[in-house]
Amino acid sequence: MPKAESLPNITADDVAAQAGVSRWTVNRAFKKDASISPKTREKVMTAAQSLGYVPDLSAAALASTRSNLVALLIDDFANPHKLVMLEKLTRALRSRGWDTLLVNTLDSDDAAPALLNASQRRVDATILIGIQFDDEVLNAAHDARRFKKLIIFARTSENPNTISIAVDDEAATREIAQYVIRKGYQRPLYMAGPRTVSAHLLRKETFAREWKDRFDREPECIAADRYDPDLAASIAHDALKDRTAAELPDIIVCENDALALGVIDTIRHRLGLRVPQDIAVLGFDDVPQAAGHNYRLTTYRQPLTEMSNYLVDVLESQDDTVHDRKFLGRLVPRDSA
Amino acid sequence: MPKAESLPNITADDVAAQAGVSRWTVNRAFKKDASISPKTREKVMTAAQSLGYVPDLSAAALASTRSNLVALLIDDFANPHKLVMLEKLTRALRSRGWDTLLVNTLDSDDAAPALLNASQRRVDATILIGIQFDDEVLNAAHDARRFKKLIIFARTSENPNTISIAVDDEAATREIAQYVIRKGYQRPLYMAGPRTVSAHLLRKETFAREWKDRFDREPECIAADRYDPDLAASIAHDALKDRTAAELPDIIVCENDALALGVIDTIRHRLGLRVPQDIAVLGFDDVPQAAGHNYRLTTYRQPLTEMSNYLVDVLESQDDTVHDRKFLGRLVPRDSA
DNA sequence: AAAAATGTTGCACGCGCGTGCAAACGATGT
DNA sequence: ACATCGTTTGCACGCGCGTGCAACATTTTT
Repeated sequence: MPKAESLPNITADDVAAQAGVSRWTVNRAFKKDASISPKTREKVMTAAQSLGYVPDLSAAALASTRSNLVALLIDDFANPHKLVMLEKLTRALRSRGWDTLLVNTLDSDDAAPALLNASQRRVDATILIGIQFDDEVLNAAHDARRFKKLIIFARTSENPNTISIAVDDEAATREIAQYVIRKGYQRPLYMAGPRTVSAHLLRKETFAREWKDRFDREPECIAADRYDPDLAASIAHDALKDRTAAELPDIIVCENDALALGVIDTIRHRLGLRVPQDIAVLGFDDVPQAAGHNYRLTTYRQPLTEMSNYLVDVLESQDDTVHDRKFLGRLVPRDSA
Repeated sequence: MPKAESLPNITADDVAAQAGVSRWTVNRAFKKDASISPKTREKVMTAAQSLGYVPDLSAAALASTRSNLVALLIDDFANPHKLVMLEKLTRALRSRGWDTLLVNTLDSDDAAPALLNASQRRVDATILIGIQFDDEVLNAAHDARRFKKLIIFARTSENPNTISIAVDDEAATREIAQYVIRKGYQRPLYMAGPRTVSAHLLRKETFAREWKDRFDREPECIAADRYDPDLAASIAHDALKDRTAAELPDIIVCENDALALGVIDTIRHRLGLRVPQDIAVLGFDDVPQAAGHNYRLTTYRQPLTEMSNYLVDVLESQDDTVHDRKFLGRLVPRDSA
């Protein structure tokens, strides 16, 4: 039976009275690099402890220009990789003193309202890890000036108003293409994801270019407009069900693991074929299931921990230099290709 | 190149000046059931729009006793069901005007600090969807009085200081047990999850009781201390690898899908057996992958949308009556059992 | 021992909005 | 036209803490 009774909050004033110092000294005691003598700090901390006082970050945010709060906007919950990203991001953020406001972008028209919603809480930065943020929305957000930093995480963006922290898609895809070529695959099928953000065709285009450079022909391509295993399964099925063995690809290169997992399921359970003997599959992200005994998916691992830590570095930096950065991951060969 | 320049914020005062009314009228215009005439409201809204004004929720939280913010504490990111829960919860919350502070409980000792962290943002409620919250932590949090409402979501809790919104574990497990019995399985193996919270042995105990009532013997049990498919896979493998066919269970009933998926992988790929012909598997939660062609997992679906909406009802209710509520889900029979 | 340098503490003001009440307004009835 | 009632608007005060500077205490230097 939780009570809603509003007993008076304990404020810094209460602690100040008990410790025999001024309120400002109390707040100093809680500030990392404040100028305060060790003994008064300890005196204050003891008093605070006995009263159960903790600084009110909400009031702190109002009084200063910093809130130590970031908004995290996300929309595609079907992609299991998102859970990993949420874990890595919130871990890096919280362990360095940042709180996270999670905003679910409810549908395709909700991007702008979601962005606005975040701004109403005085966030210091807005992190986008969804797919529905196009240039129009981004620019509008930037023009409104309500956003100190707009960070696109794990996705390349060429929008000059944003900071993009992602793997180097070109380098990664080149590595993947080289791997496919080296392993002697002849008839690749590339499965792309949603193309909401222009720059995200990068992977598909890079793969196509590499392939063409080598064999002087375009690889076949199909696309799913969501990173959803079930959707990928259906699309792959539609594309392949009526083909003869000779018409089938020998490898399906997927823009990410969410697609690859669905594709593997379709190959095995709807087409009745084997992976990788009949059709090999290659992914991107290295989701937890990729390593499991069922999929053993060959994929490309992003350095998410490193990327998350860099993101916090960006948050804590003051200067206005562009903070875009591309990371290198690594190909993880398993059994699927 | 996002600028950090702090141009003056647009406040209600600015809008008031432009609309020719007082600041208070401006804020009234943005409040749902405020006493304000339609025409002044429109006048204010027009002015607000032209200036790009939106109320500052951070200041509103400070001034009033409500923040329209809830903290969501989570720790077990290995369980894919958590992503579904995050989606349903944030959707219900945001579509009804609530913001979500996502707090990653970093490790087992971090539960109390995480709770404290949330309280510093003046949240109106704290929702627990992790596993590391034992009675000690819960009671300490409640005693500190910093939490208006402590809600345990999708997990039964008998702690009187919390509000538990969950499926009726007993009814659900009874239904599962009856299904297993009806289908003629003889040698079930029950795989339990972590037992951090006392009440969560409910499923295992209920299953054991039902089985004993029918056959007068205890079913065999094993346990994983995290809801992690990989861990479940290892534990199942260790438990079964040296058995003869006659010693193997004919069905493995798992406390949830996270375990069930790992168990299926082990049965197929490490033991070389078939599901369900050699060993059947039953889960709980109905994660997205359970429906896919690979697993076709028979499982029990929780009414998460309904539960999420009820949670918001609880947030919006004023009275102090206990709001615990148990929901009924339904068994979804597929091919795995 | 005095002066200068350094370290430490106190304070006025404001961040943007909510609360509760009082004043002003408009409509209704006699 | 006047009193009455309900509706709409305005306002003083406070929520808890940061900022920047001034005052004070302590240490170091000469």
